[in-house]
Amino acid sequence: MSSQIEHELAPQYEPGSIEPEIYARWLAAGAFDAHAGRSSRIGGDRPPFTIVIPPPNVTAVLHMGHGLDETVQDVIIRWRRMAGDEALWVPGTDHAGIATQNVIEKQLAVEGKTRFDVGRAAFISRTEEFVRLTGGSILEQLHAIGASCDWSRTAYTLSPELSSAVREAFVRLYEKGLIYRGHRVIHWCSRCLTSLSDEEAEHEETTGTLYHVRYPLLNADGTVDAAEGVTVATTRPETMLGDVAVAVHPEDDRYRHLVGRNVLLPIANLPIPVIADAYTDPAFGTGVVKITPAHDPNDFEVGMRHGLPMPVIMTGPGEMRDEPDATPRRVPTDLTGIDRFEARERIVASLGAQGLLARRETHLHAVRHCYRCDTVVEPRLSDQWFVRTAPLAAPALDGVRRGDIRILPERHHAVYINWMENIRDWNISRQLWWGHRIPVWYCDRCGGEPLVSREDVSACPTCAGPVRQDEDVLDTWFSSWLWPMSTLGWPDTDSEDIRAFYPTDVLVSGPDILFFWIARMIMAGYEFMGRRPFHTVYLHGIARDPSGRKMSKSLGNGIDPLDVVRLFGADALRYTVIAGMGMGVDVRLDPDDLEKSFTPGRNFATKLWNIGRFLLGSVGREPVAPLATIDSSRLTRADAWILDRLKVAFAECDAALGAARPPGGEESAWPADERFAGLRLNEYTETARRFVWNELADWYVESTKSRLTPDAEDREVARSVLVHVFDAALRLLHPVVPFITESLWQRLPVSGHSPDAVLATQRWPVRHGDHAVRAREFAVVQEAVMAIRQLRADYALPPGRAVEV
RNA sequence: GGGCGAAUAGCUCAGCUGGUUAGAGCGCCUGCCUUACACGCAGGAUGUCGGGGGUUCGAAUCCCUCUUCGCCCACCA
Repeated sequence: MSSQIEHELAPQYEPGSIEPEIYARWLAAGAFDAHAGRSSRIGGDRPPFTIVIPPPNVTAVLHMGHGLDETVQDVIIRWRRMAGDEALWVPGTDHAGIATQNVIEKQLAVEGKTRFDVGRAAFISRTEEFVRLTGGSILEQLHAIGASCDWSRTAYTLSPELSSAVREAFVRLYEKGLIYRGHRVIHWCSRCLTSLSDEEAEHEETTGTLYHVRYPLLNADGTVDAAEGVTVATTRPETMLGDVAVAVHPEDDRYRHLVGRNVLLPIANLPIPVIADAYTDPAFGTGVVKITPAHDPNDFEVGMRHGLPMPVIMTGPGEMRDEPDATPRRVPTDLTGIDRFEARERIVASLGAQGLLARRETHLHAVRHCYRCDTVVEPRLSDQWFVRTAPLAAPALDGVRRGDIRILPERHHAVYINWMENIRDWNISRQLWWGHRIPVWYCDRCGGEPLVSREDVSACPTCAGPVRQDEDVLDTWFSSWLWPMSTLGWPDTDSEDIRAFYPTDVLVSGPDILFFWIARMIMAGYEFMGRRPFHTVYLHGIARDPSGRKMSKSLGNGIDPLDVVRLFGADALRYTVIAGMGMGVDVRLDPDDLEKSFTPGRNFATKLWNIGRFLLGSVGREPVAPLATIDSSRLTRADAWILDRLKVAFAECDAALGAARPPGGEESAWPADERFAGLRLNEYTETARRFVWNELADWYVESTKSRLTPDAEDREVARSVLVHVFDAALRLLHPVVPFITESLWQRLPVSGHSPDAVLATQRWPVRHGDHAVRAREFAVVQEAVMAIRQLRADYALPPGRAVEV
């Protein structure tokens, strides 16, 4: 008897020795390989189901954010794979323009150099080398958490293929008039030395100072009118060197008489006019605004309306300086070359000394910062490339509004709509070196229109003279917005993959890149493919520490998923985050107490392992008879009950997961009742847990023990039911805890498995006969048992002692 | 300034379209090393579902309002 319960399974789940082996087995079995030919879109017999990974930065190191994001995707893709879809999960990385360039620049800084010291070509090859050596290691790390990506399709935004997609997109938009060169005020990072898009310049509440500065009135002869003047309020006094006017509201009686006269711009000592413009709010401050067209987007508009000059008085790195050909000169010698913040102090001091500083007050306002280096962004007039977004936004807006694309959880739907309705043109040029060079060439000899080309241009087609390529590179997001198409072969719309797998299905991400990436992918999908890129956007929560702070490298409160895998296994990590995360809700984990944080997953993994250990030991190695061959009259009440519970569990799991795609077919929108339903992964997981633990283990296994002894009468029936139910349970749980389920499933005593069969590609459980009636009989037994247990506990009877009932 | 979300057991959270004694995990209490599992088993305690008002036969669930947190967006100098 004891030999029967002997087994080779360790008493505790040992992930370290099991998981790598299982992962290798999946790879060897080709379990994650998607085959275009099997897609029903091109004649196959399986509905395709595709997820593209949000490509991590190529230099990234795995953190909990990835752990969470990738686990969600893996659960979904494994579910669909088992449901019989041709499931494809496309992996890849993003070259991450600014982020990666910053990494290399930091390396150079250690050597006391800047990128300008080494030069563009050397800088790029150095970066490429760095990426070659370290890039993609994050994808390797994903193996450890069980990610079932099709690695043969690994993509990279800077690969030759995706680079040509980027050029194609640029040229097409240019030819349609949707990309243009714009001269306007953009956000400028004086540390990264590049322009930024609106999204990349993040607002940050800051307590600053509002300075009230007096600009004396000038008489017609240029002398100062001692009696009068105007006072302007500014938070950035240093920009006054670029002032070309002061504006008052046209209907403001206080200042009406001053319009047309000049005031004296202090420090620069220049006369500037008083103009009337409705932009001015008479109620704010003094009702007088200084106009600095080159360093403020609103002032730029005013400047355009009034035909004012637009002097730039600050350099790229943020030092005060006139442009070389500037007339008149505005930056005094003693301020030239001085950093903008230092200049601010000096100007304020000087104004104070001259009695021109009327007042200073603390002022709470939102200052934009560079999203990559947190430097205060400077509005700056420059020439940049822009995407005209309004025409792209229209279909993207309509698509989401009508349910062509649903956004989960529901509350993000409105956020998307609001953003898309107020979208502004997208600055796509960056003054960086790492990225896709803008495919535009200029001929300085004949100076004609810029040449925008898919192919490199080596000579001017008009005058055969030399050409030079635009120095700038494209915003990193200009390549990632094509990701669902470019990874499948676009612009070749005849490619097998794009026909088989586009549109993709679910896009999983954190809400932080809804605008950066998701909204733009939607625009690109409709623009370039004429169809949605996916039908579902699933936005999950983010990882926070116990005090609610977002986990981040800089705060040092992050968790390395690989530590968790090492300690408790990938399944414990996966179970914990999936079970503990309501849709769109942040998950709290304690980096200082991993054991506590991952207890739910660890406990569940161990429990499942032990159920398997007991079950495999008791049923033995002899293959069981398939349940279908057992006459239903031989089933006990307990058998009927567990089969009924299994059926209910399937139904509840299916309901929680919902429809995998819009039910109306390829081009259909989501019907209202399914619009915001489905993908409730935590409910699915909880249902599966309850079934396996509270029903299968606590009741069925316990009540079946006596039937499993070697000489028990209906041992064969019990073995069949047990193996059948456990097999189904392993399938049900596999998407969440793939390693343990695979490991146990491999050992099930069933005949007919091919030697290389893996659970990962088995079918999601199918429904069975109706056992509800007899199941109710067992429920009566349960009631009785629970009543007895309660009595035992109440009277403190030891479990060993028999009780007469 | 605009928009959104959250407030449910000691902690972290589920409670979908209002309807039997409000749930889970962790923690806590009692008893169990019952040879699958003490990372476990059995039993148990703990909630005027943020405050106030309303709709309804009936509300944690719908409406209004207040309070406290949090998030997103934003060209008021």
